[in-house]
Amino acid sequence: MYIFQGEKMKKTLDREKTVIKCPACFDLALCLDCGQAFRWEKTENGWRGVISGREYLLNQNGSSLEVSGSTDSESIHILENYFDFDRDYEAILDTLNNDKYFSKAASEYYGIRILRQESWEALCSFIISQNNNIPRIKGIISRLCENFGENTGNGAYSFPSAQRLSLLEVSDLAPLRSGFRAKYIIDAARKVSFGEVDLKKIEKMPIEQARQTLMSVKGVGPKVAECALLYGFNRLEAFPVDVWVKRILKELYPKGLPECFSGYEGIAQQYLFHWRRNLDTKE
DNA sequence: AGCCAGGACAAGT
DNA sequence: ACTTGTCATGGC
Repeated sequence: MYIFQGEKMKKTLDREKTVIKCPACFDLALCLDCGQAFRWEKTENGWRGVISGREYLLNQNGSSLEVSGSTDSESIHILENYFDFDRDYEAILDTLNNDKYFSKAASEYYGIRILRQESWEALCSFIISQNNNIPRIKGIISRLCENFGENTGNGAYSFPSAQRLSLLEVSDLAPLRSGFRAKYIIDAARKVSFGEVDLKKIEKMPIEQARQTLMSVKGVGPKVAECALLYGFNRLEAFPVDVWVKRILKELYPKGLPECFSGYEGIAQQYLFHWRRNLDTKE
């Protein structure tokens, strides 16, 4: 987790505060803590995190999003894009709600949006996620950033670039305690850094070709590729199937997904994932 | 203490 | 084309 430097940092983050108007269907805490991003930390002053090397401290107050830390216009633009504020989730949920199970999940967890995370961070994070649990995933990623990211100046760290990680050896990642995943992280960093896997090109590829390209990375199978596409490339039709979603499919949709999910399977997946996971685990 | 985790891979059918 | 054992680590 982040290391804070007391009052000095607090003043830096509080110096300027900007308020953004939120769209309908936006719950900050749910967005940041529903299993799609692993790096946001809830503190007594709000949700703290880093996007594109910029540090943010966020608080939601009804339809207002209070932002401190990075508050220049470019940083605000980055934040609005991160939350995909321009997308009309009300309209999408109207359609998805035709399914009764989704409707139930959305009634309990209204306000989840699919974040537009940076593609490299999403890919790398979900490589780490495989056969792993969320608390430990967060710890490994936190150590990855502390060891190889850049300090924002306040004790928070950026997500290390593929270029930076490509220069390391597997043994350099020992402090992460990521187990067998270390070699996958290095392979991904090298393929991305050397352009063998071109993330910019993947953005424009047909989804099936994008899947195949991502899976050319060691340690990236169907599930991790699907997560990268959904969370890192905003492919809302991507549908990651983990053990929880597998249970959902078996218990609720033995004959397949309903037609009303078409095009937004990933959003449906996120609501159902979070809902199903919280039936067994209490936060 | 033992099972499980936002899986992938290789080896074996 | 399907099944099974293995892989590190640690949360619960």
